[in-house]
Amino acid sequence: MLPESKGENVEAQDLKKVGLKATLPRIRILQILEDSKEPHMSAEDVYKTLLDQGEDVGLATVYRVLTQFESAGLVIRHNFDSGHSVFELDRGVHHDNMVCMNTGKVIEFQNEQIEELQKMIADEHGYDLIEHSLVLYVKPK
Amino acid sequence: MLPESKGENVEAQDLKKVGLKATLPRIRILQILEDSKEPHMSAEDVYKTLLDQGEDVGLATVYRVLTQFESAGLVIRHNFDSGHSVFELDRGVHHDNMVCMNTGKVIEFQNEQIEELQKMIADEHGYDLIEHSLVLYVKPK
DNA sequence: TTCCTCAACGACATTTATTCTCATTTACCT
DNA sequence: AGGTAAATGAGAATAAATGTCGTTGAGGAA
Repeated sequence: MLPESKGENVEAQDLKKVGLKATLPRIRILQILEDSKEPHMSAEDVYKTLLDQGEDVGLATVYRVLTQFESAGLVIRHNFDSGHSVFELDRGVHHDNMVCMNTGKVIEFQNEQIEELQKMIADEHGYDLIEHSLVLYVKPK
Repeated sequence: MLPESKGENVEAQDLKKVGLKATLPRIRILQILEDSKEPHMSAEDVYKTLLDQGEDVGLATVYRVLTQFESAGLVIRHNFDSGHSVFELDRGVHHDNMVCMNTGKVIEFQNEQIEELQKMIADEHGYDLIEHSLVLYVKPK
């Protein structure tokens, strides 16, 4: 017997923690993001995965849920250069991304020095840094 | 008599320099970008300006021309968080952008140290840095 | 556990940004 | 000036995302 066969699974608890009702579409979408091999998925990607799993969930719901997840801080939305949004589960560890222009591969990295410089620059102009987006577009040597 | 009434104007020369025929839509669009008060314009912005000037240019042409300008290196396309592209005349001096989340104001800045760190990071992962996008989202102190 | 209510949902229409198609026009090389 | 391929305008088509609305279901109340 699976632990989730009765009672609440982890995803349901996570959803309630951020003030969202634990509905089936939300639970499934959260699981898909957790289990995804690629760290970034588009709404279409999530939708196709749901269909593959035999779930009957509308595309509009996928968009709605992902936007709610973003507001709730569960996922981060990225607008790379592709013209559409991709979503990444927020695992709490901040990082920036490097995209290989040949393969499309996304590599995550962290650099505290850059983070500090950014805060400094905002400060010099009389602003507080709320967030930032840094993407490096690279090619193999 | 305006200097451009006969012969070629500066814009026509600039276009030919990058291998584009000096057509009227291209010349006008280039002028609009040069004269623009705001550094970043969307395709719609450019289109409306053309209409205001009484030019008979289609929206499809504006998109085509801006994309050609990007390929030719005349303009830089940005995908901020707005869901649509904005274009900026490439004046040859690289800079990154800071967007005020309250007013929408865009402030340009340069930081050589960040540039160097980026190259270093790409290098450490076995890549060459081709380009990058850094946007700071800020609020007034 | 069953009932009730409002939030959430699925289906699909709609909007917005952008690209495509194709007949017509135009830049520019003789 | 004339020929030709490239560029254009108009509007259809597409893709991403959001809005509408009647139906469903999660979870607190009884």
